[in-house]
Amino acid sequence: MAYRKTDRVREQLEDKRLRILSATRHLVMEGGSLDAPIVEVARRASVATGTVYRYFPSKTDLLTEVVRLASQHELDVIAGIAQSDARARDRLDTAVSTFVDRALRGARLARLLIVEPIDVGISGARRHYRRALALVIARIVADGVETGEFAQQNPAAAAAAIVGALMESLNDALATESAVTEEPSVDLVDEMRAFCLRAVDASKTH
Amino acid sequence: MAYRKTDRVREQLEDKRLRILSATRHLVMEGGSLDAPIVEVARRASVATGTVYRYFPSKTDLLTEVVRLASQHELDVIAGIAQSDARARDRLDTAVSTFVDRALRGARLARLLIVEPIDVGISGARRHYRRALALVIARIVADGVETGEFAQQNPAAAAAAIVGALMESLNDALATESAVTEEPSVDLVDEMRAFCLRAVDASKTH
Amino acid sequence: MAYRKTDRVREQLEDKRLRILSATRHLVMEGGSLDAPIVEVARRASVATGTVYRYFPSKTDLLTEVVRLASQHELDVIAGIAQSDARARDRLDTAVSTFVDRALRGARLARLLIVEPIDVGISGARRHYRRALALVIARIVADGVETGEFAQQNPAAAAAAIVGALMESLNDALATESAVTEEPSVDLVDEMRAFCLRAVDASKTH
Amino acid sequence: MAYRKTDRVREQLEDKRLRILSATRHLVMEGGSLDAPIVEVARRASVATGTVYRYFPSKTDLLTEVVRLASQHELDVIAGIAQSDARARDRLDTAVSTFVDRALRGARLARLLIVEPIDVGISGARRHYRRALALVIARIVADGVETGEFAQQNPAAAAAAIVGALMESLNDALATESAVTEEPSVDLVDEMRAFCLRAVDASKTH
DNA sequence: TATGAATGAGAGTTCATTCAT
DNA sequence: GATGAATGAACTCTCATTCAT
Repeated sequence: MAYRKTDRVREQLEDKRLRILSATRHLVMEGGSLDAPIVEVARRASVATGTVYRYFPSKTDLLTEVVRLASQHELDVIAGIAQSDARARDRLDTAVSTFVDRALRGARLARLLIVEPIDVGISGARRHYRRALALVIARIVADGVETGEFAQQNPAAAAAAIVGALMESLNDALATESAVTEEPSVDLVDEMRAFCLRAVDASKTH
Repeated sequence: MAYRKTDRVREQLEDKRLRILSATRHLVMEGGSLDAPIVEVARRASVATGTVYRYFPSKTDLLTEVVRLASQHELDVIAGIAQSDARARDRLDTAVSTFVDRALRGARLARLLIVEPIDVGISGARRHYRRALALVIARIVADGVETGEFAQQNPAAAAAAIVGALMESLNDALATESAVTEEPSVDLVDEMRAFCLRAVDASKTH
Repeated sequence: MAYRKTDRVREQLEDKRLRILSATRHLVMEGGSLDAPIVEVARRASVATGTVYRYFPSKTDLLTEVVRLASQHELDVIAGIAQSDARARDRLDTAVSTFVDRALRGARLARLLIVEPIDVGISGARRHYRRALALVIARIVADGVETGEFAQQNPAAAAAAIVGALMESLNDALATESAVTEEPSVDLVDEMRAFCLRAVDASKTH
Repeated sequence: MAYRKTDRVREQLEDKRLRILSATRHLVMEGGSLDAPIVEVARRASVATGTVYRYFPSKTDLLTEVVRLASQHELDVIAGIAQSDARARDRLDTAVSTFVDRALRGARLARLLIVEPIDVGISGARRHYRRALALVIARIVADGVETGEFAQQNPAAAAAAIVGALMESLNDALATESAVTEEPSVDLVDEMRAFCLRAVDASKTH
């Protein structure tokens, strides 16, 4: 009996936490900026304003967590690709096309992570995401350099540049509201693939 | 007499406008965020708060103009390089190294345009800057593709990716406060030059 | 014309400042504690909440000023007595009886300065008042010791004790709401006069 | 069996009540103000917040009880002195020096009862303490007046004044943080003894 | 009886914008 | 055209108290 009660309580707590996160995410997407009044977050999540502060020490922490969660999923996907046994060239190819494709499909959420204006306190979370992404890419580049598939280069620098290239391209594509509804552009995906492969000089494997 | 007075009035007007812009730019640089209280802007510019609204319809417009002006200067420099008679490869090389070098040297201002968190209303101005920069780069890429120096590619897409790559690399470099005071990193400049030249496949000219 | 306008503006400003102070004083007296919501202060003073902050940097500053103004007046009266040419014994006698008498007559205001619970930020202002009062009394005591009217003693310590004795006696007298409306007690005044004169051993002058 | 259980329950209850009071006292001393968040009190006492409300109807009641208990102890000591068989003069002398000395030694707790800013609801408890102290002193003064050791005077009024004198002197002494750590000032004790003895005109016994 | 998560009113403060002078 | 005092809605965050479990 007792543990059931505990379980139920735990579920409700988790539920509330999730509802707050969800409400924030939706508000942020609607509002078009990585910000939302706590009072409105609470209203949407059907909790009192004080309750929000039981789960998140401050507004900044709440928004940071929203960014973190959204980022982590994308990151996991790309990291999975990076760890495969394939050749570096193919891994980079797949990683880039997957990332761009997913961003274009889940446009509104991607916007949060990539494009939208951002509050000072949260910018760290976004930077962290970009760096984590760059780290994954850098692994692939380093492998490629080692196997001779890619040209000699600083993998960390190249990875950062690739991330930037992807983000900026998506930035353009996502900036128009139309992008949210329409089909992703095949051209953009292909252009990015080719750009990134050339940038690391993947031609060496021919 | 009359026109003189008119002229003087016009000068004073222009003077006030410039003082407001200058005050804003300084405040923004000091504050480290693309924002500044209008009351403080007015105080620094030695005008009344209401006067700020005679020259700029809203705070957002004022900040947008600050970004626009700061961007335009950088843009002019790069555009000058793009319009020279040199080969596309050399122009791209010079443009990239100049841009990165200038950003690293004028770190605090570059930060405004590239790195810092940004208010919703102003993000458009920054995006405009990036696009204008991409347009200039696209011209070089298009020339290179035409002359056969570069691989076949969509110049607009490549240019956007290059701009993103530059921004992200600078982002990392400028994120640390040290960057503001220290000498620019030669390594970063060289890495970026090599990355961008590879990305357009400038090897064809060898 | 211009100076008239300036004058009128200045008058209105002063007026508003006074209205804010007055509203605060009344709220504090009604509320029975040295505190008042800024929103309510503003409402009573017929100004916007933000306007209060134009005149006082913070709520604490506002309340401190209320205490300071109320204190200063009482202080001036006692200081005037202390500076007269009379013998120390007579000056102390007059100072004590005047202070107690005034406090009992202006009971509600005296309460602010002496009795009522107090916020942390404002307690400094009250302490300052008590110390200033003690300084004035100490002057009299020192004179009396010098002329041999009073016993040898530390004037500062004696003055602090006298101030405490007065405050505590008033505390009792003012603590009951009845005191606010009724006539001041002649007995209390006389008791305090006698107590204080004995305490400095004014008997020496006989 | 049954009564044992009842006893144990009663002990636990009492234990909880004491733990809550103790936790509050410690928090108050640490915090330096006669206030403490109920949530924190509960945490320190290892009970739930709701439990605090089983033992004390409100926060004010809890804090009042803390003040009452702390006061009572001091009061008992002074009352013990007042009830001795010694002459009034000696009892007053001992009472005053004991009170001041104890306050200076147990500075942090004394501060609570004498000096610190106070919430509206609790001020009654402090006033009660002062009055009880005055009552004890008044007994001594009345005795002294009766035996002719002291001058004719209203014992209640004199006692209140003495309490005020003591409090104010301590107020000054305790207001500085240094007082908490340093040795008590012998001078202050002596000055207060002399002041109070003069004030009741204890010279008559010579 | 004990729990402690939830409540929600209320706090002080800021600042873009307006408009009477 | 210039002034700058005034506006007041909006913000985040706190915490005494309640009550379902």
